[in-house]
Amino acid sequence: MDGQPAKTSRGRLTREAIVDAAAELMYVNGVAGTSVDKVLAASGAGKSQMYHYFKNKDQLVEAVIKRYLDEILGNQPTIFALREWADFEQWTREILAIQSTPKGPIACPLGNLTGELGDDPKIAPLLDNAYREWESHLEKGLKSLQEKGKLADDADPARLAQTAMACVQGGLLMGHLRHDITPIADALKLALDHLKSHARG
Amino acid sequence: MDGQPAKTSRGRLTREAIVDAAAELMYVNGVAGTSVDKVLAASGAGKSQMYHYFKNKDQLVEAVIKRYLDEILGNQPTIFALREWADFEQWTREILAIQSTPKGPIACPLGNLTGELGDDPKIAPLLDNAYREWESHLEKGLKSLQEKGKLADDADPARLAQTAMACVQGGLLMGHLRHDITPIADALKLALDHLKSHARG
DNA sequence: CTTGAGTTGTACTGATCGGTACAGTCCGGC
DNA sequence: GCCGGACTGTACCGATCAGTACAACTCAAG
Repeated sequence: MDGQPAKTSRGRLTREAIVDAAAELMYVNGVAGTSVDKVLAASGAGKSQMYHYFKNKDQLVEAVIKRYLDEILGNQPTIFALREWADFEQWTREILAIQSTPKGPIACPLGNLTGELGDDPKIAPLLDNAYREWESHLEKGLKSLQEKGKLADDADPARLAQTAMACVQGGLLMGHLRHDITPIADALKLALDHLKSHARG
Repeated sequence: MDGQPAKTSRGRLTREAIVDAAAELMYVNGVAGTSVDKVLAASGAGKSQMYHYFKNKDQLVEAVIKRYLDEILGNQPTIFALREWADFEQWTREILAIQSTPKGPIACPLGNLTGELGDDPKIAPLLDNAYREWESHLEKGLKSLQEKGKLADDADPARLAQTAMACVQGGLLMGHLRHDITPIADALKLALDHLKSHARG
């Protein structure tokens, strides 16, 4: 009967608390390892609230993925304004800074779900779209460089962005597992060097 | 009371069937998404058999990880005999060949589990060790090149191997999600070029 | 003050979860 | 043949799973 909305500020708060708790738990324990009951216990909400705002667990996962993407892009402000090569360097510095917390590299929440849900026909497309939006900002920056003649004409911005994303994801995966920033730093440098290897002018 | 062994050929067959089914199911649905009951249904074994050979589900996961590593290395025969730069090229070709199945890129089973279990204190070290063994072969090959003067003296084989692994994992993650070999091919080329950028002689 | 949509608490369902109990069967060595 | 350890089938346990039913509460608008 119910599904998405949240029509009062009180309801919005509840919905947020549920998504918050779910995002945190699913990041640590995975989706299948995070029961609805645990989410509700952690958020202080009741079951009727959860199923008032979400049709089922999958729809909660969907909201969690959106939340992850917002967090990620929010932590990389420069990605929205990539105009020069120096901006790309700044972007990699931002990622490195987020990962240099005392708790050790915190991985990519999207990447964390991808291994588990990469074959789920309902969720995989949502993850793919999230990555594509992420990459689209890199692609846009590369295109603007291309227009200015600072990137080779025969370079493919979408493909370069995809390769950079693969590097970043791999670095985050290994860095998180090993509680070591080195793989992330090296992967970011490699990704950046690869982009810059197509520079012109 | 029970745990590891398998003392008759009949028992070994049963144990193998359980691990087989678990490996397949956990690859597709993740660990938490794969119940012991499903594994037993798929393998045709009974619950008493499972708990005869494995103390609990975690120990089954451990066996599955070992199985994954064996599969992976078995599909990359050249990794055991990396003596020249051409061998590294051959190695990347082997990975690409495995991923070029009609079913589309099949991801890395270890990588698939890492996102889900990267924070599990019991399982994460096992995954880390598996990656380390994988990398150790690359490292060994790089060291032999270094001894021959074909790799810069100041290059760090372990770190280069780690970076290459990050690239490969990222490429497989994105390639699998997108059912596209391109991210894998590009990431492999990038990893290889990075290694070769430290070549000498 | 009343109304009604939005929101919430509590209790419940049937299915499934990981794990155990225990009696039985298989089969090589004596 | 018959003994004993390896193996197997079946039934069961309490806990937890995702999801539902339904009555009660909150609170702004009229």
